[in-house]
Amino acid sequence: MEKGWGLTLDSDSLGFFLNKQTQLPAVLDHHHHHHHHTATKRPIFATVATADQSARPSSNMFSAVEFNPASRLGRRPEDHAPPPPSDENRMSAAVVDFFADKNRLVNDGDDSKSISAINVKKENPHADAATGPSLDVNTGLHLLTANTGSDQSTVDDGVSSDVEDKLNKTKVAQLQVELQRINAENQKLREMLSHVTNNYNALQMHLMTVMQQQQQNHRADTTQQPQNTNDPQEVKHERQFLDLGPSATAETDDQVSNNSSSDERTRSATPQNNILETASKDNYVKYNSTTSTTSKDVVPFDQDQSSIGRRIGREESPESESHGWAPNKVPKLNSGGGSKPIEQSADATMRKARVSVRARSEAPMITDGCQWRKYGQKMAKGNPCPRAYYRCTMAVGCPVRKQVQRCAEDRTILITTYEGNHNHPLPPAAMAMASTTTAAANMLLSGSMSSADGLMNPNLLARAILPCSSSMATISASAPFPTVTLDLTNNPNPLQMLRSQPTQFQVPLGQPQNFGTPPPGAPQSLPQVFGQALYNQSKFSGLQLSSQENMAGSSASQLQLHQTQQPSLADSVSAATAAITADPNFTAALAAAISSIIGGANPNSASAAANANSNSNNSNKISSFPGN
DNA sequence: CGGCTTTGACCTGCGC
DNA sequence: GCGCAGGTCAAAGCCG
Repeated sequence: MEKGWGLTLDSDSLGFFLNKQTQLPAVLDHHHHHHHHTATKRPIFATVATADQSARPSSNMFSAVEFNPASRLGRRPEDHAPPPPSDENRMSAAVVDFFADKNRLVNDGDDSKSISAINVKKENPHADAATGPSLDVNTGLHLLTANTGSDQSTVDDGVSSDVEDKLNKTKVAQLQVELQRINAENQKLREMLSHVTNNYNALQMHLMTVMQQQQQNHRADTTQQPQNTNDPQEVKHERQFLDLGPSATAETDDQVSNNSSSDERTRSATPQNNILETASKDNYVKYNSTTSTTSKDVVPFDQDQSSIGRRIGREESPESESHGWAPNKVPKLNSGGGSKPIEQSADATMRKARVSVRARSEAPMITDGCQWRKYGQKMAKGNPCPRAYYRCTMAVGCPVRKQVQRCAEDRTILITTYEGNHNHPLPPAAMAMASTTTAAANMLLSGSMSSADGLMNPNLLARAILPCSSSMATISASAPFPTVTLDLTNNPNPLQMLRSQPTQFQVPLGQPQNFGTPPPGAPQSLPQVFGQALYNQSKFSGLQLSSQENMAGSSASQLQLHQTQQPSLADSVSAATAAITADPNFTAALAAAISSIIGGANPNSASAAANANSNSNNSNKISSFPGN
């Protein structure tokens, strides 16, 4: 059980570590991402770009696109027009060093290819050798010992181009072999790192769960009837806490089920739910015990989709039915037989935690890396803008749903509310957000507890990351709608604040206090990192994050450098956040990841809940798309 | 033709 | 019990 719990946590901690896993590959295997944030990745390949610059003008023999992973970046003139500060290059080297010097070797190898090709073409290797970049790169080209001689002979003997081609092909083949070997080794290192970090996160989550259980037990002890309290509100609250943990993330889910008495969990009451949970556990175990079979664009998260689909059917995903988006469907399922009134009512009122993301966007719907299918749209009371309902279609039976609605007060603000846990691999764009959303989920856990019992065990990640979410992170722990609202508008609407539920409280958005110890001279705090991510994202998604613009100068490579220096929890988050920085679909991915870890947010608390004036009927008329 | 959107109908919870 | 509001379903239509 413990093992299973840890495994599930592993999958959850994907949010952090899949970032690591995906980010570097995403850079090395540049062809996976169509939307690159060059500002983020540029430093990594600064040295490479320099070499390419010298090579490109004369070399068409070896396509940079084919061999140089950084070609997409290095090709940009603005990236290397002025020789970048040496610090940046050094930084990139350090970044590459994070996993292994092999990476640098790979990059150098790419450079070498171009350079050597140029040398052959120009038949003037000495001239190239005289150049700074060539010298720098060639120093690391001991891989090409066989080619060195061939180059020399080529120049000296004036061999025909055919011979040169053969020689170069040989070099290329050698480099490719070396590259493959290095990539494999790098992959192993990354997996190891991911595993270690996952375990760390699992322990942390486990600790949280234990503390929650202790808290609950303490509360139960205070009452005469621990299991059957007469206070419905109390029941509701406890269930909320219980489910918050599990539902916060897939791994937490299993974790609680494994560590705590599962009989207290309402959603495991029905056989179907049990089957589902079992399936979920199996899937998590499978993920941890097997290597990814998914494409490189998909985070390795092996889920037996087919089995799930067979069990739950298309529309009867356990998440949505038992504790998913639509609470009103719960009684439907449980309506069969003599159900337990208390648990049923608790299920009816207890709703999964949600995460809402408020962001300024002109787009009808922010891109979050997931595929959604619209299944409904309604006019919400108090908001002239219709609310659209989407369902994740990346996998059959994925219970994740989201609502998209524009803020009534500010139409430029798009409120995206997520709920449910993805049962399928998430694209890096979404997984990059998982780290932040993990923090949101943890924060929600802490917040919900703190709302009732005082701040207990404030989560480090949450406190570290949520403050980064620009302007505001609001938690509404009021039953039955535990909610985390991430306000990325950086312009908290006073009206919204006034509309906040009484039990809502603002999370202090200051500097993280318990978030590891940044290295001396750390250039960026996590809020800064997050701000950078927001800034970067704003460039792509049109989000208006004006206050984050001062973060434009921050460098993701710096963050990774920290990671290499201090592999701690803080570094993990830092790396994850750095990965977020590289994600052009930041905001949406954030929300998607949030949904993957905890249930989404309460859109009502974010926008329209407190609108007292009801100027809309309940008709299903669709006047306009919520994004318009 | 498959996937997606549209949209009226339907279901459920809740307040009065 | 009734009406309201939120959420979902599913047939029809659209689109690439």
